[in-house]
Amino acid sequence: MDRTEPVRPQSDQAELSGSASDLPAYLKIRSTLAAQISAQELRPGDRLPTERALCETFGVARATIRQALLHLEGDGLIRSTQRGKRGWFVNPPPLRYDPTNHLNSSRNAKRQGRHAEFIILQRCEAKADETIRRIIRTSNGAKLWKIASHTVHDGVAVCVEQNYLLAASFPKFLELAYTPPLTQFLEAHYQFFPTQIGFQARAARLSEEEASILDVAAATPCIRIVRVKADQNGRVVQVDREAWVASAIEIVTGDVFTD
Amino acid sequence: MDRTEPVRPQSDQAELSGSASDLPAYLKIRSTLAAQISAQELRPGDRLPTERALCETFGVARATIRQALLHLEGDGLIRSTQRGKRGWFVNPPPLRYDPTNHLNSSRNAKRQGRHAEFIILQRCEAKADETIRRIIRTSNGAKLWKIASHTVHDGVAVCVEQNYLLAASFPKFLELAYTPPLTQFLEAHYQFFPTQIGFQARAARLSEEEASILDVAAATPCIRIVRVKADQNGRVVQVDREAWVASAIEIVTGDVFTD
DNA sequence: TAGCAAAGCTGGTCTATACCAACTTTCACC
DNA sequence: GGTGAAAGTTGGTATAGACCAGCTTTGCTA
Repeated sequence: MDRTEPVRPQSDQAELSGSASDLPAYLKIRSTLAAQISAQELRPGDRLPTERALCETFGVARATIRQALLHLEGDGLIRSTQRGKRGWFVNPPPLRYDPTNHLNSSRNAKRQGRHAEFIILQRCEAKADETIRRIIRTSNGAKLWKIASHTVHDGVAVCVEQNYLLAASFPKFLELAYTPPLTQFLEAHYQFFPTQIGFQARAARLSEEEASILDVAAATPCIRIVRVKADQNGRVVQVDREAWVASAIEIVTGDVFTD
Repeated sequence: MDRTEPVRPQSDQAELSGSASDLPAYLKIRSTLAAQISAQELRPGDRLPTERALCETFGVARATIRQALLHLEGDGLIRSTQRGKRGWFVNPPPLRYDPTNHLNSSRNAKRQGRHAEFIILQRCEAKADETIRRIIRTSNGAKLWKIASHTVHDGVAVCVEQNYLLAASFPKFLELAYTPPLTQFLEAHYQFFPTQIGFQARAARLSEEEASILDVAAATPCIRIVRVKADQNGRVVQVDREAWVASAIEIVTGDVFTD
């Protein structure tokens, strides 16, 4: 994919002069590590040397190493765990995510050779907040069901999610024994075959709470996605709010990129 | 003014306990500044106080202030200029970008009240690199036209772009007097009404060169977009590669978000 | 007054050091 | 052996200081 950065001379753009020698140290270190990753010397799941070890290797202060590592994190190449204090790890390539054809995350992950797992954190009644209310276009008091969950791919948490359902359209939802994924569950119990009528994605950062759930550093880059689904009558009855670790997905439509 | 109030409680997520008091300083500073921006005390285009001034305001070291500012940059709320050394500025809200219905950037910007300008950097013949070749599915030697340009919204550069055209489908392209936007030009001269058959977006960082063109700090977060267009026969004849400053756009389909 | 050099300011980079919490390893003791 | 406390390691946070290039402002000179 894109993970073949500076490394070879880019004959692409108008060759700019000085090349690498006049770059700041942290960008050179970033390039070096990025090259090692793209050359598979460091593979997905591998742990990088400790920051203090990298200081010695590159002969710079720790702040400089951290600057390089934080850039690599933003590049989506590595991630650090928070709770374990265990180190920096190489990311797998991102999951392809098709906004126009994305009604079932589970199948999507499986098709790309990932093992997806869903963990339910909460299932309750909830009031719509400002954002949700504007989308569902409902009165203040409308009753909603809320499902809070997160997604684990191959043992790594990659997404926290809240699903909101218009309670009137899914009677007695809380009384049913629920098993994810949600799409299948709604199909089976309510014969609900939704149409996705809205999709939004933007780059942001994880909140404290989200970061702690996903076990990554606070404010890790993420992609926030909102999906809006309507029933057969065109009524908005479901809104999903997802926060993906930015490095974990790429947004793709069409099949020209799938090789 | 020194009103560093506890901001307002975020009713958005499930209120978590400890609130703000145990957060690291840089995250509290980030919240404070973010609140000032969302309260319009700092408006789009405004310049923030200098880093050294913020040090005094918040009583911390410059490294701590910079950590907060870099997070706000990642949040898409502010940007720093590089060449001017002029400071940090508040961003306008992101432009909505519809991947399923995005054949003309210029009209899209105008509809959202932005003034869009296109600056051509280069127009030449080019060979396909690995990525492009795989998409166009053409032999090594296929001749392509390449247009390198960047987009300026309301005086602020937000996107660098390369368009690749299959030369065989657009004869004598370089001999024509070219005026952007490209879509209109191809319509007018070649009766080319493309179908978008592929779209890809992912979070990344700007290269040195891109950052210098866009006049932002090296490795500023960006969203890389690739669009693939086919002619009436389904033949891939155009590939666009765009790098947007991440804070400048959000990806949206459907009209549920437009109010 | 016009021109221009010097001084000052600004963000970008970097060093060296320090402390912390949470984990892992070590190792003596039962 | 098995247990558990102590020591060590790790990334996260923070300070204080330094230098630079490129811009803006100041203020002197002709």
